[in-house]
Amino acid sequence: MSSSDQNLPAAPGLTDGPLLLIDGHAMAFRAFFALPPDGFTDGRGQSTNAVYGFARMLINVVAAEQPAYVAVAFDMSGGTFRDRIYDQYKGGRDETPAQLVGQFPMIQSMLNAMGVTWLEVPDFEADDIIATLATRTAAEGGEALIVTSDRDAIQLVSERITLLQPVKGVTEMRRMDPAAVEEKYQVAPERYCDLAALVGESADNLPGVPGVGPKTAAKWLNQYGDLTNLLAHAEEITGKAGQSLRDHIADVERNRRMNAAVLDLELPADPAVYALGRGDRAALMGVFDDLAFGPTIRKDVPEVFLADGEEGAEPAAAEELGEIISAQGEQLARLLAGEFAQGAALAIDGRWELGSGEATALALSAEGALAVVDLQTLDPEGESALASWLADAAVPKTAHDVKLAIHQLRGRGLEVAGWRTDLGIAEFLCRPDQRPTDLAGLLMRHLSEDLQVASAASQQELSLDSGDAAQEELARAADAVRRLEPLLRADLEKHAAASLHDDLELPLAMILADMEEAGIEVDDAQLAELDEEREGQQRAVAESAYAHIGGDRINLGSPKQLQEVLYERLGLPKGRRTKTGYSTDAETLADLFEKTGHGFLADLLAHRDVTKMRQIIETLRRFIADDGRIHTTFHQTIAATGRLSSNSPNLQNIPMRTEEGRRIRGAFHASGSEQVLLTADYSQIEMRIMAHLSEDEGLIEAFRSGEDLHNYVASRVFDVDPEDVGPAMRSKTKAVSYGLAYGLSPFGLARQLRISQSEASALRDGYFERFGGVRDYLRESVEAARATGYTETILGRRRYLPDLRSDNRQRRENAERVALNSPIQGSAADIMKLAMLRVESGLRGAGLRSRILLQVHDELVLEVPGDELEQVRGIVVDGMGAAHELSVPLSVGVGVGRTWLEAGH
DNA sequence: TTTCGAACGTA
DNA sequence: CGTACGTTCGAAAG
Repeated sequence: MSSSDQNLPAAPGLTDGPLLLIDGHAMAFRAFFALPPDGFTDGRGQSTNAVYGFARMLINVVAAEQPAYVAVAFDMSGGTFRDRIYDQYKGGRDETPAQLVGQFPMIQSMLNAMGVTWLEVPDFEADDIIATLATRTAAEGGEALIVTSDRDAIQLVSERITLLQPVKGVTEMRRMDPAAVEEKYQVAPERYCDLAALVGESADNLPGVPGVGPKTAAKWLNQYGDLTNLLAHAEEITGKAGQSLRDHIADVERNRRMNAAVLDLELPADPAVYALGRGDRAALMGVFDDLAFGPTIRKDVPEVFLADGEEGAEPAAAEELGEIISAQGEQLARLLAGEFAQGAALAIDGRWELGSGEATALALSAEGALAVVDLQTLDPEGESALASWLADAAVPKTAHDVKLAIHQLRGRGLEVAGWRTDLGIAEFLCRPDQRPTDLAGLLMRHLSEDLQVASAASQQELSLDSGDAAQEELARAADAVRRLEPLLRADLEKHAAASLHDDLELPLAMILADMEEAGIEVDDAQLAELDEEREGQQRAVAESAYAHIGGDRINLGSPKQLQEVLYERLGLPKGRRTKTGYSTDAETLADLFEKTGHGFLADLLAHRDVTKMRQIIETLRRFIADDGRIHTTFHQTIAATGRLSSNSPNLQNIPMRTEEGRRIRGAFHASGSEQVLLTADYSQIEMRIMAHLSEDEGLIEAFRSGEDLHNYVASRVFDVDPEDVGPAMRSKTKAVSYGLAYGLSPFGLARQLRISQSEASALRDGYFERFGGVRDYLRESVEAARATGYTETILGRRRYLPDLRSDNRQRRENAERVALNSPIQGSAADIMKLAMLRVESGLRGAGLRSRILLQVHDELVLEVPGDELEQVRGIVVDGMGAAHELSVPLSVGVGVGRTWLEAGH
């Protein structure tokens, strides 16, 4: 014990606020690695980055969690009892960096000045101190908060003990309560030690049962209750994993002894020892002077640390918010009919997974009222009032992510109408090149600093009678949404994007929600078969590759090892350079093969192909849900041009180019024997937009003529009759056409067509001679963007490109290519989105059951009952064809079939 | 454990 | 040294 008297009298439980427990070693390590060591020094060459990061963490957590008591626990050097049980304990761990070692005493003197008690006990770890204090507090009826990155603390989580795990740096924390632990590990917190004993802990150098991961371990524990009972029945467990368990029982038992926290250390019991408010401002400033800390952190030290009791200045603009109402029944009905009758900002809690997830709590914020509804205990009166309020289209609602809100509430059986603003979409339309922002990020960006301080202060005053921290947080989120909405609406006006939000993106979000919920059916058995077929092929081609290089079994997937073999061992001529060495991409390998004919290269390329295919197949299989369908997620706020993106899994990059790859599309099919898939795609939409925007008469005529576009253009460029255009002419012309839309350079064109740069220049010049309107448009559009600062699509979607005026040539030219491409790609995206609205309303208006399943940039995939086919074909062709009037017609191709492959073109 | 770059699938 | 994405892997950071 270092800082406190052992013999204090026992005292009542800690009831005035939670006890905050911090693992000093773990957090100092994190702080050390999160901040650059040379960015923080005390002027004498001693690093202070860990001290600074630790202080920031402590200040933030105290401000956010408002604990009444704090203790920081440290490990002591010289080992612990655990080292005597297992001599490899924590073996293989890197030494503590020298620059960090010296910072521990600095952290401890800082804590002394702050009046924060810190503890260390010989022979025990910080974990044990924390475990003892946390469980004791909980037993006495108090609450504890633990801050550590050490997973051993998970076992302590309970109704009264919450774990805050740093997720990024030292200030972003993940809140782990019993539900969160169960969600993440599939076992209750008290079973976590059992799970860890089976799986092992690499950070502590404790090996687990080989072949047993968290999934298997959780399955066993849920089947047998706990580890003791599982080991008693080890003989019953079948399969490889069962045998492995029997072979490693001794390890498991050792692990279990090692990872059990010690709960009975002798530590001071008097709450006064841990109470905040004993700091000395002068001493602390002295310590900060010594550390050469700047003014920011001094200003941020909460008064609650300090003993001198000076009142901090009241924030001037603090808005009076009143309390958070936890509303049910009659009270909820009254609020909905009163304070919330004119609309509200919504925030929703609860995980969402299709089929299983649902909203568990809903917070509503309007001027003058802030309420939280527990959706798990909602009574019938509250339920019906809420359901009709949500479904009332005349009551405007706002959320940070409307599509997610729709899913969450739908999972709970609630439908919403009357969405007014999606903050995420609004933010994206105004700043499409910014990364998508969470609520905290939006607050940072949109509230002035004064207002943020006021907001933080007033939010600290908010509290819920029940004291439920998660619900309080939710209420604050709803309140943040409410404050942000007018600011983002103003922003939408400023960026001329209100109509894009209201009439395009927000209605589209509803459609995307339906598409995601629908999913697309996939034949798992067929994918399994495809995968198996390739397994042998993959092995054979790998063996053959190894044979070509003397049998050395290198990792064919490692560019580094490949470089060594290709360019060192085999001495092949080096090609293109990458940042980290020489390229081994397919193009380079193919060139090399042409030059040398080395069999290894052909095998390697074949291995790449088959590996990639298997990878895609296996990824898809993992995403097949219980309903036999894959439910991707579409994002509206990722691609700066306005395209959608798709992930989990990405269904916008399913192979199409090769025969082998296309077979994967054959596994996607309509469900039931009476339905078919219908695909509809725009043909050459980007070139049509180019024709429209450039008003080039030749290009417009090319589309009006109805001839093959590239053939027609080639005949003009090369000045020959259309029937005399050869395949080489056509493909060169096609490359130039598409290159133009991407901001082509003679260099890039030359490389792609494998011609000389001067030939490429000549080709482009010839093109521009015949299609001068295109040249003028491209030149003018970049200049216009340089003048205004942004490019624009046909619907007025903007993309800001400050780099167009950069002095750095590389950056400027990059921005110029983006400026050439964005209006074209973005306008195509706009048109497709308009088409989706038309198609959806056409289907609904006709009362059809057909539905849109996927969008792949210029293609829609629909699932159609056979008897609706002709009607749907008409709706889709019309809807897409008439989505937006251009000076050339929009041409739509349609295919129908049982599978995506058959329906494709 | 988390992040980065290379590679490669789509439009 | 053409645009826009997402996923995977291995290697290198932390």
